[in-house]
Amino acid sequence: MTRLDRSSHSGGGHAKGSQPLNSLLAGHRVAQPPSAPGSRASVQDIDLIDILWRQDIDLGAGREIFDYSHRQKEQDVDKELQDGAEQEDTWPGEGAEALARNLLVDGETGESFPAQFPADISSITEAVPSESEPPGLQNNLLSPLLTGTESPFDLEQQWQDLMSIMEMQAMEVNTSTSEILYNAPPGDPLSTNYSLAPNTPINQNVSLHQASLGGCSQDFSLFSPEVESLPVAGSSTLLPLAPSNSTSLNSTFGSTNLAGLFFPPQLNGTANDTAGPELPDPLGGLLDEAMLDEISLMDLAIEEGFNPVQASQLEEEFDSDSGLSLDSSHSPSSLSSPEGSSSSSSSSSSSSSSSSSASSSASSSFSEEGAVGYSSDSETLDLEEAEGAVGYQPEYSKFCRMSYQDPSQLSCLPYLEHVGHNHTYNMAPSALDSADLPPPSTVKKGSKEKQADFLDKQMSRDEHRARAMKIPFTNDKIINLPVEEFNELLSKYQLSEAQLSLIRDIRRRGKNKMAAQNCRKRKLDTILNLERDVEDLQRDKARLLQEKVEFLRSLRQMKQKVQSLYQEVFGRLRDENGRPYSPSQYALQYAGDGSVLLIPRTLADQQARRQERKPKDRRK
DNA sequence: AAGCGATGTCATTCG
DNA sequence: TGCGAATGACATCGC
Repeated sequence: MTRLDRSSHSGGGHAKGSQPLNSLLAGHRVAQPPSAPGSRASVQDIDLIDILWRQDIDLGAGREIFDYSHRQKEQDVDKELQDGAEQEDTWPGEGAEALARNLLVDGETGESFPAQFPADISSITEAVPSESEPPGLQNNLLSPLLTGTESPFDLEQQWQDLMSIMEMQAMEVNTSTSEILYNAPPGDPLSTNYSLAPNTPINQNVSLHQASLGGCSQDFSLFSPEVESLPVAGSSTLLPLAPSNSTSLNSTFGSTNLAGLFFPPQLNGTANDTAGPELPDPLGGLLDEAMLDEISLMDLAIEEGFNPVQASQLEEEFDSDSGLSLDSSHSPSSLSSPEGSSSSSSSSSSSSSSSSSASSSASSSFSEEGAVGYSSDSETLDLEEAEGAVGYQPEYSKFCRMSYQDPSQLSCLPYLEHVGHNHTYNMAPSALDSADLPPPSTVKKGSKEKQADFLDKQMSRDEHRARAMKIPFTNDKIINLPVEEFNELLSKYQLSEAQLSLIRDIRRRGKNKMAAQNCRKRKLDTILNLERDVEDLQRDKARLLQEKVEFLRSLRQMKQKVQSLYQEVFGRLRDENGRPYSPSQYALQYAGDGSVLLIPRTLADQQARRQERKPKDRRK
């Protein structure tokens, strides 16, 4: 089958410039009959037999005869074809009768054609407390900062996401945010180029610097007394600066004490260092534990004396440990990535729409421009008219392959694919005619013959059939004319039932062929658009993660400010005798009502530890 | 020779 | 009811 198909088109010719070749072929068939006179049926004879055979079908044989062969196992078809091949061997000695026996049934279409060739088969945003906040609620000093931060449970996962995304996006997402984030001078939040929300809490922090003892309560109210999930045992508040040992403090101060958090290095001295493991992270109690997980290194830097250099070094460690590729994310277009993303989205959608519109326009242009490869001898005029489209050129094939990428070129597809495609697995009469030559081993093909081969290969099966049936108009017309015009065209000619049947089949197949092409293009379009969507979403995710990093950085800066504020406040506190309180014995705690309490250090530590456990318990 | 993408074709569904 | 579009499935080709 395979070999047969290939060979069947090896001698045919068609399409642009094929007219002489057609003549040549016709001449070969008619004007140059085989050596045995009368032993070779002319094309007319073949067609007549074919038509008669088809009329038999039309008169009662029914389509199932087609279908019979169509549904044959390939072996059956092969067998049949081989039979035809065997008969073909005797062809020269027999007449039209033998030719009639050589009729093959198209294995796919059920249409007949003469077999003439051997079948060789192959929250940070809450930093400013709401004034409506109910007083008396005691809270972490910085807990408001943490409201809105996500659950610690998935932070780790999100960091992993971040790392992976950043790595993934390293090549394509140009980010400046990280540069801003990590290269900005520490402690100079205002110098950062934030254009996003992080500005807000940072700017608010400015007021923290204005905190003074006298106004500390008020100033601390900058921190939202918003209650997290901490139990509020009562509204009782300790008197400010009351060095009480009352156990009620435990319940009263469900929140973290400031001392454990903000032990100023200069006040706490070495105690901070030694007590580091025991005492809560100076800021940790203020933060959600998960937040600590994320910025623990930064905190450490802060904890160890607010050395900006160390802090930045630690940040770098943090960065590298977290797998963030700063280099890759430093590129300045990070902030534009959303734009790029959106533009990409829009472009993708526009491209898809354009391609689809191009597709539709291509479809709509079929009937106008489409010129299928077939043209009968009587359609010389048509051929000339449509010559440009009819002619097959290899470039056209490439062009059409590219046309998918370039939807604007899509309009070339319908007829060109038509012409250019080379599904030659079914024999066609003309091809068989041309193939009905002395064995290749004995005759060298001339260049014209090769060209005929090439051109004939471009002819579709239906074109061959149409030619064999002497359909008086082009397949293009058959396929692409509107129904009315098509019927009009049919009425202009007196066509046999066989011809009409073939024409209908050609039309059906041709339409379906284009439909299949369009369908496949749409499918590819859909896939490409989905791929673009995935890329866009990945970019968005990376951008959001970067924003998150910025927020964390902003939070860290706020912590620094709170810490310095704590130091300032604590350092100004004096007892009755006018002596400063020892940071190792006392700590400040922020109450929800805005007041600041001085509590014993031990109590503060207890509360800090309790505070630490809560998230862990919650996590369990 | 097997795998794979491209293409044509058929059958079927749907508007 | 006929027609055409859309699409899944299959076959075939060509690499």
